Amino acid sequence: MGYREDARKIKALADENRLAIMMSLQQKEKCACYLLEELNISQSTLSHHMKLLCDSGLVDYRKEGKWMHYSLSKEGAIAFRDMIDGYIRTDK
Amino acid sequence: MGYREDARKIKALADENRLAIMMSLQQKEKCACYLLEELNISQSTLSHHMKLLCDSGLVDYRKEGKWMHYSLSKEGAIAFRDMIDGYIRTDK
DNA sequence: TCCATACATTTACAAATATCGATATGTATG
DNA sequence: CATACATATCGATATTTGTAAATGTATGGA
Repeated sequence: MGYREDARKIKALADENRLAIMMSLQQKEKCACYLLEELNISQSTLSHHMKLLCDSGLVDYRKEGKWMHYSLSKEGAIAFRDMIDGYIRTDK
Repeated sequence: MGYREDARKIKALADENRLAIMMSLQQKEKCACYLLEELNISQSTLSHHMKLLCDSGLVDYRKEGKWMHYSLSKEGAIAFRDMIDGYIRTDK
C-alpha cells in the first residue's frame, strides 16, 4: 500500500507559516490580502501556501470578485483527523 | 507565537516511510532489524527515521542488549492528537 | 479602453530533507 | 580479547520544499 497521498496531506500542515494560517482562519473566513498583512511573507509565498492547504482539503476557498476568501473546512478537518488517527492510535 | 516546534512534530509524521513504520508498529512492538526487513530502505535510513519518530514523542524505544525495540507511545499519540486538533478544529 | 488591484503562476535559488555507503559504538559470545 | 552482530553517526549526494521577484490573469472602476 502507498502512503504517498496521506504523507502529502500531512505535509500540508507541516510548516510554520501554514500553521499560523490555520490558527488565523479559526477566527473567521479571511481574504488573502488580510492574511498577507498578518504574516510576514510575500504575496507569491502566501499563494503557494494557500494552494497546498486547499489541495489538502483542510481549507476551503470562495472567490468573490477580485478577492479570495479562505476558511477552514469542517469536512476536511474530520477527514484529516480520521486519517491521522489511523496512524497514531495505540489501541487496536 | 512560534509554531516551529509543532511543525517539527507534524513533519515527523509527514513521510511515506514513517507512515509505513507507524502502521507496522500498530500490531506490536518491533525491533529495528524486523522493521528493516519490512521496509525497502537501508539500515542507516531506518535509523534516521526512527530518531525523528522518537524525538516527536510518537514512538517509544526500549533497548534490550543489542536490540532496539520500538512501540507506539500512547501518551505521544494523545498529545499529538490534541496538538493537531488545536489547528484544524472548525468550531470555536 | 486604460489602469489599478487582487491573486496565481513561473522561474530561480537557497535551505531542508531523504538516502545510502562507510565508519563508529556498543553488546554478547566463544 | 577477538569476533560477530545490531544500531547509530558521519559524509556526500540527490530530491524536495520554501521563498520571492517577475510575470500572467481576471476583475472592477474611471
